[in-house]
Amino acid sequence: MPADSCASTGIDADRVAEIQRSLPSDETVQDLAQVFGLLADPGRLRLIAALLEAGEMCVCDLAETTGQSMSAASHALRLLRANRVVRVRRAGRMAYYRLADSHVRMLFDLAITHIGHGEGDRGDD
Amino acid sequence: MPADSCASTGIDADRVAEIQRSLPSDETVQDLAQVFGLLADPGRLRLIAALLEAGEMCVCDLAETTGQSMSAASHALRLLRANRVVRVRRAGRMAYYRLADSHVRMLFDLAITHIGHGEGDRGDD
DNA sequence: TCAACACATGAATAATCGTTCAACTGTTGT
DNA sequence: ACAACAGTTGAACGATTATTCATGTGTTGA
Repeated sequence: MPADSCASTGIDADRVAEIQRSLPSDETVQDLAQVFGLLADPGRLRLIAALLEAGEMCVCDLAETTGQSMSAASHALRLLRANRVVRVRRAGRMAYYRLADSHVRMLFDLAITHIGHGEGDRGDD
Repeated sequence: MPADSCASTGIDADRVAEIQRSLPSDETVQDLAQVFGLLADPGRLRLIAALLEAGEMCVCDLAETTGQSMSAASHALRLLRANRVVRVRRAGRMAYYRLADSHVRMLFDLAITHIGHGEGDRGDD
């Protein structure tokens, strides 16, 4: 349940309303969350990274490369497929996956280059 | 458990090993997943969007603006704080949050501009 | 000193997500 | 027709995650 604006403070209602208006729509926020969610898993990230490098690979090799079971890889690819991040090409009993032309590709690249790795200290907690 | 390379296919072991070498390290993949995970929630996305617009806001107004309880907002901000996405400035009993200078800001902007909203059809499933 | 306030937090519950297992589809070669 | 294979899938289980509730901390003003 949404809280009321701060009772005694002066800095509230108008500003809140103004900023609220500038926020992306519910639908946009949902979509963003979903896209980011796709990238929030190591297994899926590795699949994407592998495809980024390889161009095209079959499920079995993808599984091996990314260190997961074929079942896990298949489930992951299914998700990525449903969200148009990857595309399949079927040939006989093989299924070759490649990255679809999508923003995810860019997000991944941007993230990986910008996390140069200034790691090591934490804010608090 | 990792699967063996495809038994009969010729396109396996060498290529797999080569691409495996080009994959980001385990640690990098973990970090990436975590950052994307932070952005994979509507509540947190709205907080970030609000701060992107407002520059600085107190928790109460943030909660109101983003449509969540103060407790939920506080928990979310705590997470973002721990991951150096936001920073606090305390003044009396108020806590003013702002975005920390981080890649998340860029990821958000890039994602929001590149999901122009060519939505409407799904791959399969 | 007391009460209202802004915020933080731990614990519990509910919801979501990933992994595995077992079974199933369709293909290839014998 | 049969067996081995590449891949898919559903259901079940375990783990992670979000949300709520109740309480706690420190601050302000009467």
